[in-house]
Amino acid sequence: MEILDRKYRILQAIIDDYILTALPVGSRTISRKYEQKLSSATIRNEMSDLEDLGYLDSPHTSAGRIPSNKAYRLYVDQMLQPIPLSLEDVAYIRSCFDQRSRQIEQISTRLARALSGVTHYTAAVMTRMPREEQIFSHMQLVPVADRRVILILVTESGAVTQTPVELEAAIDPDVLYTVSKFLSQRLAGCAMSRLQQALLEIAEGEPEEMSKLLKTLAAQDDDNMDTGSLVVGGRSNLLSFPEYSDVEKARNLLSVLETRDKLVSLLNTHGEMEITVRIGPETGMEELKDCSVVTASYRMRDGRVNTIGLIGPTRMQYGRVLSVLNQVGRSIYELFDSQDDEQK
Amino acid sequence: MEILDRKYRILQAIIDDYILTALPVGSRTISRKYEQKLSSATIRNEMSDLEDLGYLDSPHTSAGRIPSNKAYRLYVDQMLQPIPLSLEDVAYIRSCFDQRSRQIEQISTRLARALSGVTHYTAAVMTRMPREEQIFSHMQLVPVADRRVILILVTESGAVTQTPVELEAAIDPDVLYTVSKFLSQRLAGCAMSRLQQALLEIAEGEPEEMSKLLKTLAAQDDDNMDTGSLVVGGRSNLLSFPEYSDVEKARNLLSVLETRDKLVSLLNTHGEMEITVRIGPETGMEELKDCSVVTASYRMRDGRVNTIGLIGPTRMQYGRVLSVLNQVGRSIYELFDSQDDEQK
DNA sequence: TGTTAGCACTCAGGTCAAACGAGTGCTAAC
DNA sequence: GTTAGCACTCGTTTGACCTGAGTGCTAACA
Repeated sequence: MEILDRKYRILQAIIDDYILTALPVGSRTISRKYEQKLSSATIRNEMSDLEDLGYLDSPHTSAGRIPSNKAYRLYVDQMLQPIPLSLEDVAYIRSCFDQRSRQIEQISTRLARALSGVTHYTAAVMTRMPREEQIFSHMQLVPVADRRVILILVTESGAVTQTPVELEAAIDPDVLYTVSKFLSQRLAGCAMSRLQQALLEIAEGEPEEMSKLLKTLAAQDDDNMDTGSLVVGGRSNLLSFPEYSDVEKARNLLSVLETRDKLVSLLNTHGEMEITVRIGPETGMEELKDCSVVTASYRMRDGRVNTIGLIGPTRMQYGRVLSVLNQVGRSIYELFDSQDDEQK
Repeated sequence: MEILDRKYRILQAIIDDYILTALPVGSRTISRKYEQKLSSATIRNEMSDLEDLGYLDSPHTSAGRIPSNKAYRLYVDQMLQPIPLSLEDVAYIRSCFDQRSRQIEQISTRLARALSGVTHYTAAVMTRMPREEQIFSHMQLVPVADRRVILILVTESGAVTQTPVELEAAIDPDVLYTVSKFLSQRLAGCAMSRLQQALLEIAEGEPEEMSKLLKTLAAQDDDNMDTGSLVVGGRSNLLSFPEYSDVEKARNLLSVLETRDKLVSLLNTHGEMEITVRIGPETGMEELKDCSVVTASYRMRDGRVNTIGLIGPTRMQYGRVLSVLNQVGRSIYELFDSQDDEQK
């Protein structure tokens, strides 16, 4: 048991050192820097055991050891200790939410920049509005040109979307306003996912002209609500890591970061709200086999779900990254509180 | 005079070859591949002259010559011959405008992807709406929550913007509609850049409550109109060029592509509508000293200005890039034509 | 039985010199 | 004006060698 504990400590020391230096760790390094009571020979024996157990790999005979993915898994699950952030870092993260920036895009962009700046990894920030959970509050049709109008939808939680719509015939602005009022009343409380169907049902009992308009509207509003925004920051950070000094590797990785679909699938961690760490192959993407991805989701006041992904080498500073993401969570709730104050 | 012509041909051959291979070009290569009538010794003499004239550099004594920036300038200004695009490429570019995609963001994203795919360089697509040239058509205030409304502005050319506004007191929706109608009438034909002032002027003669509302509106609408969208595609393409096999260089370049301000200033070519080529130092940015940037602007039907930038190594395939940008222009005008048809 | 010192062995990386070859510049002949 | 020839330059490749960090094993020690 005592030995087990020592093995743990040694493994942890190796991982810590490797995360810092990216260089294979030798027994002497550990004996000098971390376990001064033990000789390098003893460490060597332990390291040999750890290799047998699958926690360490050796790149070649005389090059020290590097942690395996299994080791990182253990590290993340059991060895992690919170790393306090500097005041500057906390302030930087807070500042993303500070100004009452109305545009989500703006928050996302700033957040992506701040997170990549603070962690030196690449940050992806995705915002989406799961329409299943949204409830219709009201709508308005705004005339633009002869036959063009804009359909504004407002949900109970206060989210707004606009969709341009092409009508079959020109309609007087006053009529549009009346129709808007009528529909707002009829549809109030309807789930956004049922909106289309509800519109068609209303269309049934209405005169020809009105029915046509409603059908046009129903046809339009399709999947406009849950295509959210996706912003990536700090791509160039990846190139500073020695693991990507091979340009070909870097190129592969970068091209993943340019493929929206791949990024989205990476950030979609099946609705869990907790922080998720995926190490190497656990990401499920060949191109990311020596990357780790840490994702976290936050539900915003207005029903939006913000998902953040931090992408770096497998020897990521997991402790620090987790602290950063926790700080983001804290800042978001602070934001809510301050909004409450504002309302009073 | 005949010699001048020959020098030109040789210089052109050198540039062509270097663009293709990225390797210093030797006299024998030219004599074999391009000017079979002339011996390598003759070419050597000419090359020596060209170096004296500043058109060629030699990395070291025995390594062939590479074109100088001055040579590229001459190449772009005088030697360029149009390179026909493959049918696939043309189709790919056309497809960006094909579907009647309402969202500008979508067009930009697709365009950036298509251009970087076709050219293998990095493409930046910026869309902005120069408010000086826009004329107000009408507006509407849409209620969202108690004291929150959305201000919708429509210009004569059909562009639409929405700005969330926080009111000082709740206002009945019907009143909002009346106010919208009133303001639309009063402001019709007003230049967007004068809008704020015009609102304040109207506020003068109005009763307290109305005046307050107008002032709130005037305060809001500030510079929301000309912050356009900016999309970049094909960053990873850059890493395939041998000139960026040095990771440090690549990192510098990438980080420019992540700095919105720098990109914007790169794409802002002072309102010229023509295609602009900037070679190396001409970009005015140290980080881009061995890159070239080709920009082109297109005015869209609704007053938007689309600016496209293609960024690659100085030994860019200028001919091809220009053909691609011309094709983009053609496709945009096709789009307008088809919209006209649709209207009939 | 666990720990340690000692030693032979391994292997990537660095250094150095030699050979190579692509390319130039110059000269003399055509 | 053009060309063949030749000496010269200089970065690159190749291979031999050395170095040093690190391991594994064994024998002695507590």
